[in-house]
Amino acid sequence: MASSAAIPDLDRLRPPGTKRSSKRDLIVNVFLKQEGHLSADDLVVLTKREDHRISRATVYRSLQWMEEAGIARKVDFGDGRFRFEHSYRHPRHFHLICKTCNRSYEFLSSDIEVLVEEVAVARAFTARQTVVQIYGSCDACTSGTAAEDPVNSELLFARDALRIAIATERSGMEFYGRGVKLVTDPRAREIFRKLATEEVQHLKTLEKRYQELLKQDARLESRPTFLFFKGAANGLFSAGTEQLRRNGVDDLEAYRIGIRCERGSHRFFKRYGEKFEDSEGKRIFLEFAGEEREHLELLIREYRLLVKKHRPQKAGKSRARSKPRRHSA
Amino acid sequence: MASSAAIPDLDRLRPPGTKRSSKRDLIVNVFLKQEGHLSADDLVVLTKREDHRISRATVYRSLQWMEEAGIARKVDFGDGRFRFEHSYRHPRHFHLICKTCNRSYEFLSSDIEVLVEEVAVARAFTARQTVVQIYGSCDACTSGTAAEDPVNSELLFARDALRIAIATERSGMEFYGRGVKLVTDPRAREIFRKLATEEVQHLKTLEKRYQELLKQDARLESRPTFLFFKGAANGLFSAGTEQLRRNGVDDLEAYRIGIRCERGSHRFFKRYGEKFEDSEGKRIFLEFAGEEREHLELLIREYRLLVKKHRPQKAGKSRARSKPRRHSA
DNA sequence: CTAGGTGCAAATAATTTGCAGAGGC
DNA sequence: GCCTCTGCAAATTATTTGCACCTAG
Repeated sequence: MASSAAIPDLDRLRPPGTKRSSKRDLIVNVFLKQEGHLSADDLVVLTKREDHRISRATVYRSLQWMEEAGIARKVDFGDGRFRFEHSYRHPRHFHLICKTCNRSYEFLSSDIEVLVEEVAVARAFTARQTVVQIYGSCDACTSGTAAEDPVNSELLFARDALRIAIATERSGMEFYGRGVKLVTDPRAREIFRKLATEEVQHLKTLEKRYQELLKQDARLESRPTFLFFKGAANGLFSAGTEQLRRNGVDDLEAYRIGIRCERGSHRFFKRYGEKFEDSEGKRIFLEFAGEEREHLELLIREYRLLVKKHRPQKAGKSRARSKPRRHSA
Repeated sequence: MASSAAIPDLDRLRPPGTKRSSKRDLIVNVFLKQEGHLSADDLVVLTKREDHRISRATVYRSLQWMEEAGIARKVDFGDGRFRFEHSYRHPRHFHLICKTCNRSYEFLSSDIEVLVEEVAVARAFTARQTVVQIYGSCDACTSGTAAEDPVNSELLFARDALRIAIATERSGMEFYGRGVKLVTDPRAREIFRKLATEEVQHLKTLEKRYQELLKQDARLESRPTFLFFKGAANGLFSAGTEQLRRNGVDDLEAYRIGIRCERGSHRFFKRYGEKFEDSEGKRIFLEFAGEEREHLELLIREYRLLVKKHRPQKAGKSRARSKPRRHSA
């Protein structure tokens, strides 16, 4: 199962001051043809199969080179030797490591990343890299069923990014749809209507894209979650819609809720989009972040206008809070 | 800074079929006198200082023995050699690892543990152990200030357990206090009053205990958070109190909110309490879990009585939900 | 032509092991 | 006395390095 058998712009990745060589090319290709996490020795064996005159030292040296080039990532599963996994077009992730069959599975959790960041801040620690490894026994080993062969995490990431984007779009649609019925100011109603129809448009585009993604690998749809993000699972606007449902939400409050939702989703998509290497998932996130930002700006503009209209005496930015903030312990 | 210089019941821990030996006793004592994470070589050096005739192999063998005995825990910081940390009366934890000074710092996050469990469930993975390591640069190295010497994590854990318990007690007090004013049924009012005064009593006990803990190590109060648990940071009843504040809460609903809070805190304290080795923190958690359970049972009993009183026609357990449940994606 | 790249064998580094003697129960 | 513990030296494992030769740019 070749995952990303060839790298189109490999020359671009070549670390400065290094030359090309047929041996290393072979080793790199053998590595790229594999999936999952190989030890240096695995790679030696695989390479020797193609050309037995390649020495162990060269494989080690090529592995270092690939790390520098951003093709390979060194991971430590605590068994006394390092493994290497693809890092080109392969999202950062965490690991589930089965001690029975020694297979490892990848996942990513934005929720965990957020908490890790909070811990780092609380401890005044500048985090550069986080390792999360769950050791235990995998489904296949526990239940005795056959293990599914792995699907490229890059695709799974794109799938989950799209699912989140779609859920957000859907909840956004619902939010603005409800907003239209709720707000009283005619201009505000117009704005909400505009945003609602925009969400419908986006939703269609995203769903088409999702269908196209599925064509790349039919197994994609049935695989378990790769990207865990509770907050976005139901769409980032569902909390907002919930708030609209409550009584006593006036136009300004509706705007504020919208602003909060758009800001939250803009931040989420931007932040995660930026973290990743070039990938479909990254593109989805960043495009989405852009859209949310536009909405956000529009909402803020309109909110300010409406504030002025209601109390033209005060031009300053007096921010009204809907709820008092809580302090963390 | 001896952390737990001697282990009272070391004989109890001795793995079966092993004999006592003066050499190993010495190595174990040297290990226990240290704080933090030592490499095998560190321990060799330290041991040779006491008795230079002790060989490297014996130190390695003793380290294995200590692991089996539950005195030492092997940790891998990815630099090609294992470290060992105390595991007797030392809570499981995660690590912040400074790549500049090679010091490491401990923390625990129930929040992260919960998420990790959710990931494991979603992937049908049976988790046995979780490693969370944040690599980067510590406060001392980044800001150039002197590093504080480490405080025993067992004590920090107890401190944070107590702080959480106190916060929960406080919020519980507030909850029942508000409940007394709110409920209309005389018996319900009596129950809420009883619980409110109980919380006040517990609070006093806990605060005394907290003061006693501080006496053990004066630096304890000023150290940063060891145990991160957002949900409990403001007390597990604060969400409930918030709900009481809203209009339209009748007696039954007040009971239901109370039940939800008590159940949540019971679960939290029980679950975390059970996970730990014998320790002050564990005891605090388990005692607390017991108290919450009693309250929980009382509330459930009273709730059922009140339900019967209101609609005596239906005796079955018709569970009313205050809100529809959300589905996760 | 010159700075990499490569193979081989030797070096390193952390940890383990075989073996013969010492010591606990 | 038997079984475990210990020291020493040798073995093991993963990885790196020195050096002479090869090859790309």
